[in-house]
Amino acid sequence: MAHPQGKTAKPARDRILETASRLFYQEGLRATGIDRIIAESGVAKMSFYRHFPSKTDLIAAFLNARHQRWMSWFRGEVDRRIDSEGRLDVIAEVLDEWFQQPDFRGCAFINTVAESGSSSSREREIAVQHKAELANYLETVARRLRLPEPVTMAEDMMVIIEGTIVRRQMTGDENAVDACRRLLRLRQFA
Amino acid sequence: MAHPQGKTAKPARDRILETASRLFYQEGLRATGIDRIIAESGVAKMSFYRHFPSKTDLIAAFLNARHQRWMSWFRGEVDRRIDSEGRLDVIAEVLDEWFQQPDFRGCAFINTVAESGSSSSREREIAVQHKAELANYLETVARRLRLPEPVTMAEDMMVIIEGTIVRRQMTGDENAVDACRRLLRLRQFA
DNA sequence: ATTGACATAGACAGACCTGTCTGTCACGAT
DNA sequence: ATCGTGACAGACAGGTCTGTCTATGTCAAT
Repeated sequence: MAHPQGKTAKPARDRILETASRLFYQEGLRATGIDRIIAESGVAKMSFYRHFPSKTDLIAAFLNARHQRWMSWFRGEVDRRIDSEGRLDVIAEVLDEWFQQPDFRGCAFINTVAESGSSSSREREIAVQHKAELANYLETVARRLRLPEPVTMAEDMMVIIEGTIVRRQMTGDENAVDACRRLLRLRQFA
Repeated sequence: MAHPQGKTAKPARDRILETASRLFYQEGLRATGIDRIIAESGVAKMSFYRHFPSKTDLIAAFLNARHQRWMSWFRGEVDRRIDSEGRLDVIAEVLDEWFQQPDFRGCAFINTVAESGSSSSREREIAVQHKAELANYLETVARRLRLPEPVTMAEDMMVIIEGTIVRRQMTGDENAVDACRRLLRLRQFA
């Protein structure tokens, strides 16, 4: 049987992207070789290169997909709580939910930039764009709550959020999110 | 002439470590090959492997050296200003000095953890240890200023500092340090 | 039934990676 | 003067990386 997946299996492209997403996030971009992605997604090499002309293209697809997924999840969770509570520190609870996932290994976009060298690259630009969109969303949240200087507020929130993510990734500390909650509360009601 | 460096040149080990420090920080650990370090430090391959039995050992030596250098620089700068000013936000000025360096590419230890996979590694442990020492120092600063709950204060400062570093690395924004200053001031005098 | 689109399996090239090995040279101490 | 030490230069092995190529198999539409 040349098709061990059968005719009802997921399309090859989806299997590749799922495997790549898992490995890229878990092990890093450079540490993950094409061969392993091909082997674990059960696909032929030529099928891979038909869907993704190069590893760079696969990385870009991974980052774009993750951006979409993560942003809509985050917005959904925050939107759901922010209006009833009216407090910015619900963001700490949302982050905590994320941190609880057993495969949590920090922010894929921070990790991407950390892994990229000093020269500019496509990955880097996608990561920077992701952070810009996040900051932009936080600004709309600040506006919705009628907070003064929403742009400045969003910038401060970005520092708090990214700091919390990195801190949690490095220390694995269960209550890294407490500092986040304190700071957000302080910033809103100072 | 087999010794183009002459008899007064720096020892081979120092040249290796200097070159490695530059390349590891600038390009990343995985992206930097042994061959390039050997070529750019003008050393023979066997000389390299005499001083550093493996690439892992060189990475550990780089991280340890950087930890020493950075920590003593940071402590010196902060200590010099904190007592006369009595305000935590002098840390923002110290960070800003660091950010001004043209080769700034974030925190080497954050980058190391971001590059390391999910499995534990020697590099990872050194990086975590570095952050623990930094948090510990910040706690002593808080105590010196007679601030309440110095441990909690240090934890909050870590979130602010790491967030600022990452933010500056990703956006290159000149006034990333403004948010840092605001948050530190707020946290101290809230 | 034949063709075309798409999948698999796997060999292969060429680059790069870490680490080992041989051989040569300079220099200081005995 | 010889010998040990450390540095140099560079070949080499064995593995991994990305990307190309050939050969084969399956299935749907014509």
